[in-house]
Amino acid sequence: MILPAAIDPETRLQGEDHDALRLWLRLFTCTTMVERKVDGMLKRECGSSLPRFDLLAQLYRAEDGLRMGELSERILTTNGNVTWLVAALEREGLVRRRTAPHDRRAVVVRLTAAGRRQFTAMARAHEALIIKLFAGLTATERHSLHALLGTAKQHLRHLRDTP
Amino acid sequence: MILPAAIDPETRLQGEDHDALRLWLRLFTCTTMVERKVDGMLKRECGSSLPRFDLLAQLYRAEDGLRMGELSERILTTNGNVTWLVAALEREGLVRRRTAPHDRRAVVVRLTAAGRRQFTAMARAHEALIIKLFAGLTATERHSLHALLGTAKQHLRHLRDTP
DNA sequence: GCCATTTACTTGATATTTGAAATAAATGGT
DNA sequence: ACCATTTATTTCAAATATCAAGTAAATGGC
Repeated sequence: MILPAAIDPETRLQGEDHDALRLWLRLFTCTTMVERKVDGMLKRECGSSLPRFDLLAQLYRAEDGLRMGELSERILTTNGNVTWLVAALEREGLVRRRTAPHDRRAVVVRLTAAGRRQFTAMARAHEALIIKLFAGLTATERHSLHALLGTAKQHLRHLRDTP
Repeated sequence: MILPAAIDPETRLQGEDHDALRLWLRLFTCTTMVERKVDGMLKRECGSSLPRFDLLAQLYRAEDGLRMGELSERILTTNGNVTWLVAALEREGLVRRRTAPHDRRAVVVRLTAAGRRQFTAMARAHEALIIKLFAGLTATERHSLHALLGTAKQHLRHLRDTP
């Protein structure tokens, strides 16, 4: 059975393009498709967004809170962006900012009780959606994919640390 | 050899989380890492950006140009964003907008000669970087990864077309 | 203890993205 | 031909993101 060609970023590929290029375009396409679905759901169902959810998720695991710098590393964004996001979430009462114990330059962010509640609700909807979105793969395939991406990620990290 | 745990979006995972969730976080992490490197390079070396490059790439393959709507489908973004991007690229002299032949609502966008030149230069740098970024995988691994993502993508597309 | 440097953030100006509402032009009955 | 509906884009306001300073507080030598 011939599938109709999909119209998306991969459309621009040509016969002679390198392996890695094809791989990258497909990776980008898949991620963007999932990202948009997740972000859309979080907006519609929870009045939040993917960037906010990501930030809350990091804090949820950090009993003692995280510094701004740690947060920006973890959610792969800039310092300025984290300052902005945290300020917004603070206005919404979901997180709280304090000066760090022994370093008056640093700021520690924590989830409030409300933030914890909000996050738990979102996390449930989020997980359900993700499971549905990746249901096209068998558990074995998901494992292989996870492993292969692990190799890719290790190389990327290596490049970052030794440029 | 034990590797130090990486600090990134995956950091928030816990033991009992679902397969699909781990997979998604890793996918997201890898894609974002590559995205930032590529975007950074295009900005530094070419005074452009990844979204601009993506748009130009689509036009490069389309001898007869593309409509705004086709463009937004292909680069997986909103209409409004394409309007904005095309306007910017037009100011820079890289693309040209025309009303479509038989439909005065529609607009056809084409690369200018300058756009074609710009794109070719960027494409060279882009491909070289992508090859480097995915060099941690063997050709076989890149193929498997590509194939697995193909399965995932097919399911995602299926979900989109039949909600 | 003092200064140069580094570190941790915040700010402000811009750039980009999204989503919803507004426009304008085609289309399909009637 | 006329009207309701659909289609193709643009516009506008709000949400995010980036980058380049600017500020304040630690740190390491001397």
